[in-house]
Amino acid sequence: MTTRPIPPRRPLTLRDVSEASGVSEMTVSRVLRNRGDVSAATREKVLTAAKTLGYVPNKIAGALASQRVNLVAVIIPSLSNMVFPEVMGAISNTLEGTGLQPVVGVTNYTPEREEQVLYEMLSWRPSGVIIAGLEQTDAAKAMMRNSGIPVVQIMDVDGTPVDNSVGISHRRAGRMMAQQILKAGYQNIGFMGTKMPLDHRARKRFEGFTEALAKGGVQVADQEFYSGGSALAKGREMTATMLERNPDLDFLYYSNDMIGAGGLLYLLEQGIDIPGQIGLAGFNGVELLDGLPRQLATMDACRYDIGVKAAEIIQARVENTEASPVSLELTPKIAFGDTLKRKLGG
Amino acid sequence: MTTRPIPPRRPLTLRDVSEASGVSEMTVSRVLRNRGDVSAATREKVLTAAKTLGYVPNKIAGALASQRVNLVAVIIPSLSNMVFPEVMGAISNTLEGTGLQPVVGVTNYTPEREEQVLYEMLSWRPSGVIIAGLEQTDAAKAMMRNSGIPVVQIMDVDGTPVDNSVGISHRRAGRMMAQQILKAGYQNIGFMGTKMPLDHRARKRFEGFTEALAKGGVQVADQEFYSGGSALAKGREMTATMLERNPDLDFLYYSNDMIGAGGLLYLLEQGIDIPGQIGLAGFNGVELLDGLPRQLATMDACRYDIGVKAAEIIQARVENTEASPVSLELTPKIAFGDTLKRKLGG
DNA sequence: CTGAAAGCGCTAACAA
DNA sequence: TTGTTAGCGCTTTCAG
Repeated sequence: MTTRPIPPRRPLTLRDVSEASGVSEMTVSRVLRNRGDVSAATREKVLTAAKTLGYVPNKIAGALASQRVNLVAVIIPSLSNMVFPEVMGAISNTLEGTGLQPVVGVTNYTPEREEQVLYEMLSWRPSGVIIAGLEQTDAAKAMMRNSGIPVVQIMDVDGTPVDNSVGISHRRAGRMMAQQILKAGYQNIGFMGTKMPLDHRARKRFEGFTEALAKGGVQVADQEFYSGGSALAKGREMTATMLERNPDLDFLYYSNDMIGAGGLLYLLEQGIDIPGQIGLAGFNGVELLDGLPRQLATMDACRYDIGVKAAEIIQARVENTEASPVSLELTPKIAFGDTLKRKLGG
Repeated sequence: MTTRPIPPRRPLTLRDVSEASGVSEMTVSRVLRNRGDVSAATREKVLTAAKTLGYVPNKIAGALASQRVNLVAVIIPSLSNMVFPEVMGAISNTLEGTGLQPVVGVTNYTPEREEQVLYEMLSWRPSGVIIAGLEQTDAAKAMMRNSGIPVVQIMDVDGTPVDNSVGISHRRAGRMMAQQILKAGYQNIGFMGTKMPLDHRARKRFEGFTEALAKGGVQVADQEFYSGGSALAKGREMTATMLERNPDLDFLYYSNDMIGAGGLLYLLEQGIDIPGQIGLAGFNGVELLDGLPRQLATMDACRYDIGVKAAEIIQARVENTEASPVSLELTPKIAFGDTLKRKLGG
């Protein structure tokens, strides 16, 4: 029969392990952290005691005493847009083995919530902050500046970072896509996207897009916005609506791949010739696209690389506080897929 | 011209606010936490000082002193399966306004990682733990039992919980689907799923499924497993492979909706009559399905309700430590969609 | 309504 | 290699 230790009302402390093992608290602490030289015998005693007692160190006390917290705050707008979990994954992988640990905070695309979340996270005194976008409130920016810890603003470079930044230029991304569309000969272009004034990156892409079209003497012929619901379904609906209203459109630019996929499925069902009669493009390069009947033209937002770089910057800055700020612009690549005619020189 | 405070090398403390406002640290603390009675005048002074200095409280010190941490550890296998972010969302929403805050940990479906993550999170002395599944290592279960905090194991009820549990019976879910398939008259059934021995819920669904088929005198005629890559694409590929190998299958059961959707798209392209010639079903009720050409039959896993209930249990237990453990089984509902023939009495 | 003292559980720094 | 001492920045408790 095994003795099952009764769950202690009071969580165990170093002192308990110290008493159980007959070793000083300090030495117990050293063993548990693999710090300093401890004889094999003592180490053994301590480890056994800690394990049988079921001791779990109190990081709160540890952090307070050592003035060190191995956490990196990662602040993103949402978890339901797969883009952000992907960046998180990249950050996690990169941080693995560095002793740093990411902790997520979600803002739901609102500046107030973002400020709160930031405040909340900073109050835990993390080692660094990785935050999506360059558009925080003044108060939030001040908090980041005053925190004394490295900050990386990610996913966007169109603006001035507080400290470090890694991302792509969404304005440029919009321009690039517009140029390819014009080069392919499309002239009658519709746009569909989310009804989210606070999604600055989507806004910048659209701005770059219209700007480059204008340079080619073309204006967006129609546009439509949605919010909530299944993006795939919305893509369908909006596409149907728009084509009904505007049957001679020859290109549809979607602000994300999910609605683009919805549009693609719809048009295929209608027997429309893609990309001959109508061309299509989305944005993001989501994995899902691989399984569609046709490859949707899209643009990779370098999400994985952004996560990796951001984590590397934090790590470097934690190790060397004096290093100077880094601003890194990555370059998105167009994937033509099967829905955008490719012209030579593209 | 505005004076911009130079970022302090040393983070600000209560003492700084105390000195700047000429009020004792204790009273400053009271103001900042809205605790106890403080005169409006003092309150004002403190708030102003704190704001102009840009003071951010140190929760580490606060937590150590008060022995209270308002964090709830949420431990899930992955962020890339949308099921988990959804549960997280439900937990977040429910916890909002209770003073509790969720913190995510991701295990990548491995027990070792799960144990580490749990240990790491418990070392921050959270107020509660919400963890996916009932199958943790013995060490992990011991940690949870000994932690002295409320624990809710979610998403599965086929087994014995450490403390509280909320979820569905995946075994039953598998059985239910099998029964409907048999009732609809299908006899030649193929199964496709992930190659993940550690996804216990998928395993249990499969077990329930085969068991109920067996009761109807039917065996799974063929099966295929995948890992990695785009689930939609894998669903296509596996479906093609399986039908080539086994052309007279009349039903395909997919362990998740994403591969089911891939299969559906493939079969539609092949011009196969669904659900006449071949019936299909997936699992989870993902939002994506709304945008497909046909509604895939599926089963809702009650993810949102599970998150809500789990959060409520934690909250109740934090307020009343003496409450007895709760075990809650929710009942998933079948959505027949367009890919599973519906018979009367179903 | 306000303040002073004590200590949360751990680790840095030093001493033996 | 091990132990002792003195806090880390806050809150609890108790006294004014």
